[in-house]
Amino acid sequence: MPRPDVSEKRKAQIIAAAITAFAQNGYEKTRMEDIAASAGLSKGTLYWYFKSKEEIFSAIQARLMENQFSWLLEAVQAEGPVATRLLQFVDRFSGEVTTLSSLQSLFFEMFAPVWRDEQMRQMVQGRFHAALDMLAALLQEGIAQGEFRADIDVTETAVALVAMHEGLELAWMMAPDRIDLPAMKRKLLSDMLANLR
Amino acid sequence: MPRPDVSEKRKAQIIAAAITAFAQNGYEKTRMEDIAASAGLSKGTLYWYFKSKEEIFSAIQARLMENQFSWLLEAVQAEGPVATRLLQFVDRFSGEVTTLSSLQSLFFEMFAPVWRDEQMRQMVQGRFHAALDMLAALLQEGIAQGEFRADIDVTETAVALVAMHEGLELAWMMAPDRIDLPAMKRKLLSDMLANLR
Amino acid sequence: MPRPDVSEKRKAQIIAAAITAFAQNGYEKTRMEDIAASAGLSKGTLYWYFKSKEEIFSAIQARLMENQFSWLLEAVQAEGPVATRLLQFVDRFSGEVTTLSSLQSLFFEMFAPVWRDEQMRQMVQGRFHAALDMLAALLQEGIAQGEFRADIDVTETAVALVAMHEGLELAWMMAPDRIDLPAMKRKLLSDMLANLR
Amino acid sequence: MPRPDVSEKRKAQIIAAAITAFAQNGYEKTRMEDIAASAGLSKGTLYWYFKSKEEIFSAIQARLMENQFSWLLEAVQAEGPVATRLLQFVDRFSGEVTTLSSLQSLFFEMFAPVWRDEQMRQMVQGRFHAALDMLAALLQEGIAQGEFRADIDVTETAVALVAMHEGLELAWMMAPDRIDLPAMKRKLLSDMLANLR
DNA sequence: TATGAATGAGCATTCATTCAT
DNA sequence: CATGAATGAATGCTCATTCAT
Repeated sequence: MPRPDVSEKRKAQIIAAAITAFAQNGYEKTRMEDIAASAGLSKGTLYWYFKSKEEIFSAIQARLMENQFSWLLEAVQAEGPVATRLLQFVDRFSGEVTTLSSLQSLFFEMFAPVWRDEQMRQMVQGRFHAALDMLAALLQEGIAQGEFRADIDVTETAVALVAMHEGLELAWMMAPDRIDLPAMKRKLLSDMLANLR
Repeated sequence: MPRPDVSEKRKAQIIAAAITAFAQNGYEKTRMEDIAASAGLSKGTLYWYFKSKEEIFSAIQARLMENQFSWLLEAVQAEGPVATRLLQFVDRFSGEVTTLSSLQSLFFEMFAPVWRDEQMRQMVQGRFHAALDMLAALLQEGIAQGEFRADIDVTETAVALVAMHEGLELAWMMAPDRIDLPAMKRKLLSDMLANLR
Repeated sequence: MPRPDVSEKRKAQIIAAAITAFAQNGYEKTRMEDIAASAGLSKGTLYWYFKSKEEIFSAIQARLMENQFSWLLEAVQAEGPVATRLLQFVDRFSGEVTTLSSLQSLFFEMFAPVWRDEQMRQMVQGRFHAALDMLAALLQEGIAQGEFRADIDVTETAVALVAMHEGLELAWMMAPDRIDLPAMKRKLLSDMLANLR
Repeated sequence: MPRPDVSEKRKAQIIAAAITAFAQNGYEKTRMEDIAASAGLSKGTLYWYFKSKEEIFSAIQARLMENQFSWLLEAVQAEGPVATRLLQFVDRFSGEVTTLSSLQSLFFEMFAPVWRDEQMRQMVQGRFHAALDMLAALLQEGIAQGEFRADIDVTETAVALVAMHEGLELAWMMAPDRIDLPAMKRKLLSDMLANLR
């Protein structure tokens, strides 16, 4: 009698534990032992589901990116005014990611190694390009629908929107008690979008 | 006959070597041996001038921040239209920091530990607050001089300017071949400043 | 099927190896590598069972003291004339400790650190006090049984007996080929006990 | 003009500093730097007067032994009853060595390495043999003078006296607040000498 | 599947010693 | 004589990974 496959459950369990652990102490300082303890499993079991510490790390990266990417995709595929859809994406991002303050430190942790590994960099940069392209297409759609002026440079605007979005996240980390992130994001991005009309 | 004090020279020599080494392989992967070799010194000598690997790291952090802060200070203390002075700061930043591509990977490296050490975080956040305040004061000066509209929220605008500035740096790392950083920074920040008139 | 617990076996194995190694080269000159090799284990395994080199050292100390203390306890709890029981303790000590010539050099090694660490000193001195008390009680028992004169100072006598015992060990280390330790101990302590009658 | 030779002064200065340092932290834990600082000199200067750390250690050993040996010699060469002279030696030893409580820990420190270095051991054991011989001769003199019984075994008695002497030192270290060392030494050794009459 | 004992490469740090000044 | 910067060998300890059970 085949036992029920706990594979996916276990992997999720490990990844959740690893996120907590990495966020707390950083990738290097986190020991497999810590992850195992946090997951309520043994070290050996970790190796049954993941080949190495790095593979766990990669899995986390992938999962986080997947999320953000799918949110953007939803915005693209939704109906209604482009500006509204963009602001919905932004709100969702604020709601699900930023709140998880444990993820802040992971943000830096995540990208440090990326910049040294060519393969990882390719992947991340590829994703970013795709996101920029989707954003530009969305803006183009706005122009086509008469929502935005026709003379705007969609690529440049896409970069500007992303930059403000990411930059606010960064600024908020630096001064969390001085910046109301969701509100300010909404405000500043709304202003930018308003300037496109 | 007292020998000339090589203390400062050696410290600078070590810090330079450490920047190179850390940027190449990250803090954790870099061995004291590597730094020593890169500095043309022996491991022991590193410890003559710095108490530990971490102290070298902190010295780098301090030095880099010092630079950025002093650039902002120059902009504040300079003469002429506020907008011009701000753009000069931005150009200078672009010119001296971004070019050092070795520093990109260090950027993430630098901030990851900050978010875990309360003392470090306090310090960095303190700096950031100070920078925001200086920027807000500068904008206020612009208002007083009739350069900007009187109804702008200087604090919010300061945050927006910083966010765009940092966000563009980040976006550029993600897509260096798609973004002409100095040009785009100039363009977007000019636009933002223009909106203040 | 739970594997048999090898914990105690391993610890004993490590302690035995450490005694050999420490006795040969002293605490400081002995590397964990040496102990590991001598135990037929890897360095890592040493750390699985002991937290540090010093903990291994402490375990040895504790074990040796435990032995001596239990021998004395046996003498106290035994039946028969007090003098006989004391001489039996002495013989046993001679038989089991002195023979282990490897322990001689450890003797000094053992006590040097004790005199610098307040906690260790407290512990060792506590043990010594307890031993003196047991000895004094034993002598008192001898008086009660009419074996010894009633006017002897049991505390002072206990100190004298211990001093002669330890002093002979020391003298023997200094001139092993000139002193037949077991014989001389027996002779001199017998004389001392005889003087108590 | 030749400067006055400070050689001996410096050596004494260094040895004094080293005794303090070694007694405090033990031979291994004491760094040349510590000795230098304690002597108010620089590390380099230490090496001008001593070839190595070990040579400083040996110099201390030699000096301490020299003292004890010369005290015994004085007792041998003095006039008057043997018992009196012996007790004088004992008092002197108590007065000058024991009081220096800093030397207690050095006692163990001193002998630990001795037992591993064949040459050192030969030297120390040779000294001890010589001391035993001198003591035996002294006892013989006592017999010749009719002070002691003629049937005593002078060698055995010499060993016994030394053992009690050293043993009391040891016991005192173990229970300093329970043993009045000078008094007890005097008392117990007087008793032993009395038994020789 | 799950465990945890065992391994050993890897690394920060210390410190005796040297030697140019 | 005296200094202290420079050296580099030496070593305790950590931790990712393996594998017998």
